[in-house]
Amino acid sequence: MKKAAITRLNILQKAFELIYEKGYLTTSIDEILATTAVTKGAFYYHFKNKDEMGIAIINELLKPSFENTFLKPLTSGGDSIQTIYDMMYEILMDNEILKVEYGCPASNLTQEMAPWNAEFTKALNDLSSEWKEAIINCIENGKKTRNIRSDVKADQVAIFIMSGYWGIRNIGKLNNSKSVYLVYLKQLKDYLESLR
Amino acid sequence: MKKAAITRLNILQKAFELIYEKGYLTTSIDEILATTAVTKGAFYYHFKNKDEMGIAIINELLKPSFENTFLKPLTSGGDSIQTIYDMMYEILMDNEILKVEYGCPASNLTQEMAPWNAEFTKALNDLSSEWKEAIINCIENGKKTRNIRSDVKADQVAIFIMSGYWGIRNIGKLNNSKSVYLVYLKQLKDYLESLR
DNA sequence: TAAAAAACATACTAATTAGTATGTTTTTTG
DNA sequence: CAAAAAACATACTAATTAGTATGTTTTTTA
Repeated sequence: MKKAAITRLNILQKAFELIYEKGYLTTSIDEILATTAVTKGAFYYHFKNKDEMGIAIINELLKPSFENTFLKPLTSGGDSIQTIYDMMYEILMDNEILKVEYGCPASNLTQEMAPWNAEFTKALNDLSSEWKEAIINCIENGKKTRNIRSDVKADQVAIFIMSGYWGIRNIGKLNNSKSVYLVYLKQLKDYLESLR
Repeated sequence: MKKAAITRLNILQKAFELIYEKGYLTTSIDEILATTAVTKGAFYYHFKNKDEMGIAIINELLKPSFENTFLKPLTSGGDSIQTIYDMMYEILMDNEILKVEYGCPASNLTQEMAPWNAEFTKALNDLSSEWKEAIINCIENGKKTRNIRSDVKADQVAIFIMSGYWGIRNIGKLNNSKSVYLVYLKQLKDYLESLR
């Protein structure tokens, strides 16, 4: 990788960590510069302004990592009910980047930025749509292989599952403990089984 | 009401509106003063600092309104499944204070303030706990009247329902449309019926 | 009704903020 | 290797922030 690309990636990564921990609007550029040992001149060479950096974090960092952990597991084949449950278990319990006390990065940004910048909302909506489509596909697959009832409305279930995920992230943040994740996962399992 | 109490309530109400729309940390005291026509001297007479006002908003405004719309409907008696569904429908579709584009005030504050002030988290956790208990009671009632299966784990279901609510608020914010609420409610209905 | 306390008003401060102006250094290219 | 472009560095600005210092006015109380 070229040196300039390293600088840019370094800014994005450190900025993401700070933003994930304490929010976008309350993470100052000076703070990002301090933890990266990058100067302001370099920062504004790579990004027109703070929001451009924010969008870059979503598209260049969040998106690829999201596709790996949220989407890829859904294409494994096998039993659809189990596949969806496993994906959720991995995301909530095993993922090393996502921390219960910080919630979901995409959810945090949605909450915080919706009133301020429509570009953020649009970029985050893309992620959300991708996930929804992947869940729908997985369910439709399950219907084909007779693991899921044919009368199940895939899009309806997809939205229900996604809302559960985002909500439990919020409850986790409130309780600062993964134990609510386990309670949620148990009920998710029961719910998913009711779709067979 | 005494005049001083009116001033205080006025600050809390206008501050709540601004905070609900654009966040706590990004709502400045000067902005609150501008929309209330209250001066800084008056503000700091009533509140030691900004955070004390924030906590007062939760305890003196959010809590009572929350108890009316989230808790009271759950004690109506009648069919528990229907009672829970009706509460959720009312909150999402009919409530005049809660707006789809702004999300849930309690959820917003949880997301935003968890990294900054544990007092906020504690106060919000109290609301969350109250709701959870009310849902659990409602389910246990349903079990007694044979409307809900005896093997249903009330606390598990309560957390599952709450997470769904918080999540769909987030998705609503992302889509800026109540239509996802209706999709969610349909699936919630199916899910609740599976508990009979 | 006069003294005391409560309630409010104004002008300030020190810190922090995103962003800019104007440089210098490093890398690439012909 | 020299010119040009890319990449970075430093010092600044104007606006905004929470909070304070020091008052005045209004209300309550003895």
